[in-house]
Amino acid sequence: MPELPEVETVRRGIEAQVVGRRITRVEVGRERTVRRTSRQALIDGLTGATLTAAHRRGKYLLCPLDTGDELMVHLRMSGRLMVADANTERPPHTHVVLHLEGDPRQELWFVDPRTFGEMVVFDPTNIAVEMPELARMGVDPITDGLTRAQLAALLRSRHRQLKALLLDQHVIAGIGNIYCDETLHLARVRHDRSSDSLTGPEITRLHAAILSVLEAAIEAGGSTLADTQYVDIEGQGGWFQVHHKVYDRAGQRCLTCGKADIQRVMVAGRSTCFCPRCQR
DNA sequence: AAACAAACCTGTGCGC
DNA sequence: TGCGCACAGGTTTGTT
Repeated sequence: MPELPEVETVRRGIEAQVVGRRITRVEVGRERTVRRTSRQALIDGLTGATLTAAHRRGKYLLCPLDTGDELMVHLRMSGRLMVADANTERPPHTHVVLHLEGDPRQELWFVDPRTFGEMVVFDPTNIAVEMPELARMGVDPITDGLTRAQLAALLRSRHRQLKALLLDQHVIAGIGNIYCDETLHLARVRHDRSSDSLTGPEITRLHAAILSVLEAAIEAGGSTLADTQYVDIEGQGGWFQVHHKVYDRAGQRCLTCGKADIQRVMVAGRSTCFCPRCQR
């Protein structure tokens, strides 16, 4: 579910509501959520600790602790982080609960029906061994800043379907299926173009589209789809979905040209929506 | 190197 | 109403 804008919205919520509050107790239900280490490792790593900051790289949430360790959270497809008053009824699939110091007493919940998400406390001085994928992560368009020249180099040094490249977290980190399709539409480029075939003007449009789609989606608090699965840390949905031009609009008239219908095909194993008239 | 399928899980929506 | 199947915001692994 969550892509860069949704994770960024969650990060801001963690920064505002959780950073600086000591964790007094930790509960871990499903061990699968902490599979990288163990239930006991997460409990030992977080009990008595305080998050000192909340960072994001791609879809990874990274929170340094006052112990010197670092907390990593990845929401994958269906993960959610929520802050709620203690003694509130927890939703189904609440796998981890962090009890936070303060008045009123509150809890941070990790809720994840499909259990693809994970939480882990790791030692940042040993990052290459404990979190190897972080070292291999591509440039984050927002956190790192992505220049047009950088993008041009990434595109031209490979011969890959554009959509597959944009979704590859080792190349560019943070774009998922929704924002990929929306970005390609705004840039007026087809998903099945080869990355090294883009002209200068097309690269310029793609670069601008990546940044403007992600920034607008962050501004809107992300996208909450019909299943209302994605919500921010206070349980509020985002509203960028009202600006979707192609995602989940197969068969409907294109909002940009008003003349063609949005088509849906499978690309790189993902459903892909595009306008055959606007995108070339 | 790149494309593709399958795997990891659970829930929902659709056609019959 | 009930059943079975396809599919879902992500990522890794293994195979062509």
